Amino acid sequence: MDEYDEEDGPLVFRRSNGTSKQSQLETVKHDGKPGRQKASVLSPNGQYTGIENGETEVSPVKGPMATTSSAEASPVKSRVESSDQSNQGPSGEAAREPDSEESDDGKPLSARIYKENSKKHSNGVSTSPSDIKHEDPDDGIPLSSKLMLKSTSFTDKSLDSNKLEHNGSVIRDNKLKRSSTVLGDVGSSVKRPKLSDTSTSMKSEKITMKTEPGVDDDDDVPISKRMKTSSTKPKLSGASKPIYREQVLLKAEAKIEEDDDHVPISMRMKKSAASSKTSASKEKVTTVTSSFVKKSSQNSKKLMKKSKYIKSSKAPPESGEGQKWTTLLHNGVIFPPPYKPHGVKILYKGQPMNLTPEQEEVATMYAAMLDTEYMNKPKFKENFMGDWRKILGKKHVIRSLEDCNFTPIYEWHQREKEKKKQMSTKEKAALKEEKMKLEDKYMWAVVDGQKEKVGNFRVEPPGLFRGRGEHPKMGKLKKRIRPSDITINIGKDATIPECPIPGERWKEIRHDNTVTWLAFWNDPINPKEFKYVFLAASSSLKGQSDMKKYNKARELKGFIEGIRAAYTKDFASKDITKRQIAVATYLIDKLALRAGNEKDDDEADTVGCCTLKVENVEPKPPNILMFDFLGKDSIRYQNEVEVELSVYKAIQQFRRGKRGNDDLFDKLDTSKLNAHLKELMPGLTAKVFRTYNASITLDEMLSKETKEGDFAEKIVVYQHANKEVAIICNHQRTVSKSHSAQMSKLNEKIDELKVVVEELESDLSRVKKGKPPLKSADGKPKRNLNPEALERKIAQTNAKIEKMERDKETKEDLKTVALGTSKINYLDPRITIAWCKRHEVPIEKIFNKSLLAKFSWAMDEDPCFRF
DNA sequence: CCATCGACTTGCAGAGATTCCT
DNA sequence: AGGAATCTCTGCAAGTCGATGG
Repeated sequence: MDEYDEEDGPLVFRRSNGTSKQSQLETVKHDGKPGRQKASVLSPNGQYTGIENGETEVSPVKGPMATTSSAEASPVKSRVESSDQSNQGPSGEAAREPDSEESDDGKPLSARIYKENSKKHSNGVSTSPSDIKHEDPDDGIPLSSKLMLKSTSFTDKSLDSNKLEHNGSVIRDNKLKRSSTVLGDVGSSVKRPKLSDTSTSMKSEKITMKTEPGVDDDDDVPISKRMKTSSTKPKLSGASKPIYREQVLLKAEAKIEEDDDHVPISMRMKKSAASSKTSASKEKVTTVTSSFVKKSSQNSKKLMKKSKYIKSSKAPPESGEGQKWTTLLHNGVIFPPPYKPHGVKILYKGQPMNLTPEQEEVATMYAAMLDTEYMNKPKFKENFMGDWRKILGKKHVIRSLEDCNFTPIYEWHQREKEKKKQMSTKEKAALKEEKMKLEDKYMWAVVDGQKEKVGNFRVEPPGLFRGRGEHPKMGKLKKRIRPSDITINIGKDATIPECPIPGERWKEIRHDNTVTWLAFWNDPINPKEFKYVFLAASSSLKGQSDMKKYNKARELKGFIEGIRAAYTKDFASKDITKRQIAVATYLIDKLALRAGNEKDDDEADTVGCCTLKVENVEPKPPNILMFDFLGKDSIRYQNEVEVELSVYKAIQQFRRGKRGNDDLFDKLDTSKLNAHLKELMPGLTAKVFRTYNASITLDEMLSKETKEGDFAEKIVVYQHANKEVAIICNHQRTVSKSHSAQMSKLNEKIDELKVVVEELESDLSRVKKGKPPLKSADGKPKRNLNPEALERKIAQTNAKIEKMERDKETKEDLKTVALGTSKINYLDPRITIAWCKRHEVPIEKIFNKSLLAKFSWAMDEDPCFRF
């Protein structure tokens, strides 16, 4: 099965790191990071426009509307550019560029996707509004994915959108026949034994909270039962890595299973079923990820036959309403070490200052942030100073931050960091080992007899609050959390964890089995809020609710047609509340906006759908809406969308007589909206649309675009679909500091290769004329190659150049797109798993170790699964 | 109905680990 | 071997949404 060798098939997709979130409102965040200076600029009409300043553009062609990713796809341009409104494609979305700068960089992701799609419809394929009505028979397909549907498939070899332009029309007719492949109830089966049913409760008696790392004992049995094997080929870490139990096990197993590593899942499944012997020996070497393949074999079979796993995502049968667990054991939380004073003094008006350890600790927090963007935020400094002065005391000489010089501490801190970096591998390993020992016992909980990983067992250390965007509380001191701040939740019969700090005690012990948290404390910044300790994502409890979420989203598929019909009807309702609900639902469906809860004044000023302000949505005739607002995490959402005329008119009317800062949907909030959605489908809320649209887009793109070919090509298809989803959801990342350097490096290399080609060509013509090749640059004579060899070399080099050009484009294209978030939170893993099985793509090419663990509940999904 | 509480999911950045390239 | 590029994992902030109680 060498074709799946790790070594080959370098993914075409290369991640570039981000540093510059050009689509964030630069005017808001003066964070001047190197990558960020491509500020969004307020254009004359008050629009923010992302303008890339000085970044080398990569597009070979720069038509006014050319994007980096599809610079050559031009036929569409004419349609798009003159009117500044590009048709979004079949579903009626329209993206237009606020400015016709040469790249997409300043554009919202969502605009980019539309644009790309519209490009795909080039060659005169109609994407006029008439052809993108909602009544479109595609109903049931999310608007956003209709785009995809109709957008063309791209050729296997490339992600380049500029290769897409030629086949736009065909796809239109290839309406999805989704239902045809949907399996009856595959979706609802969970294969992993869940919670406390007979087997596990039986087990639980044996389980104790062992703390010795890696000791293989009964602790592992439940796990190995449900996760028999690893199908993963984890990129195993070196010995220096913190090795906690699972990793140890993974390693061991990776060895054992090596042969499987490159075997397609589908094959492995057979294999595993056939070889229960081997897995018996593996029983002890369990891994987090193992449920994928072999679960169906041997003892898990036993377990499952007896309905060992839960069919629905409901709580275990014996549990009452809302019961989450029956027995729960854990060891509480671990605290950060106490502060160690360093004695380095800050200067106040040039004079060294003596500070108490407490004062010094806070000063050090600040000093460590001297090289961050927070230093440019007056609010940060003000808040910091306010809290620090409380610790300095009223009469302290230090009064003004301006007169403080933290450089000595800053430099000390840098030196410490450097020291750490310079440590030998051995020293580092030793340090890790030690930390491991200390933490091992906190790492695990036992829930209904199943050993599960705990997510965040470390109590947050004190520090300065780093709010995102323009958070009013940035810079405030986040005080140290003590045991007396912490409430523990644990099983009634469990031993109460010992308080790790001598002489102190927990605030409270609860035995609440209707919740999943193991501990919580009040957020020191906002005491009304809580910080919880939960189980890790790989836990059964989390897995169940994850599955529930995706099943809910799938359920929406059956309702979406009706829902769309309903809101379309209500666009013109006499009842203004109804109309607002309809339009809001439309936006949530079409643009995957978040619900938008109300926010307090002491939070950053961001919005979602229900909290959109008048100024966030500018109508532009004839039927374009220009969105521009800061969403979650103060990420800028900027998009121009062609909407149905009735929506356009409704928005205009909602805006009438209001000021810019007034609520666009004044009759609406999330609870009303969700209450309405629940009438349309049980359990439906706004966020379900995001999951639905993301997952169905992936499903459809995968099924449409996957071609025959090696798995590397298929992975490119996957990345492409993943990217579209990320764009729909507006998942962004900052551009890495080194991005432009990397790009120019790539360019240089390409240029070099081009020179090589030229040389080869001249040699070739000389050789053909019977002359010897010219001497090379260093003056040495070249080997006298025959014409065939030269031609081969030329072809090779050209291929290399092409590949690099593609890499470059992909890199540029993805520099602001974060693929991970959707993979973790929005894409039903069963889509991916089934697709991998169908196409013999090793799942570990798509899911890393933690995702494999997180999605263990989905691993033996039927290959026919469709979302 | 509304405000607040409470629990849980989603999201980005940065640190650390691993792989790639020379 | 060593540094850069890339990937993974952790940390913790910031959302969503149901429940509660007045």
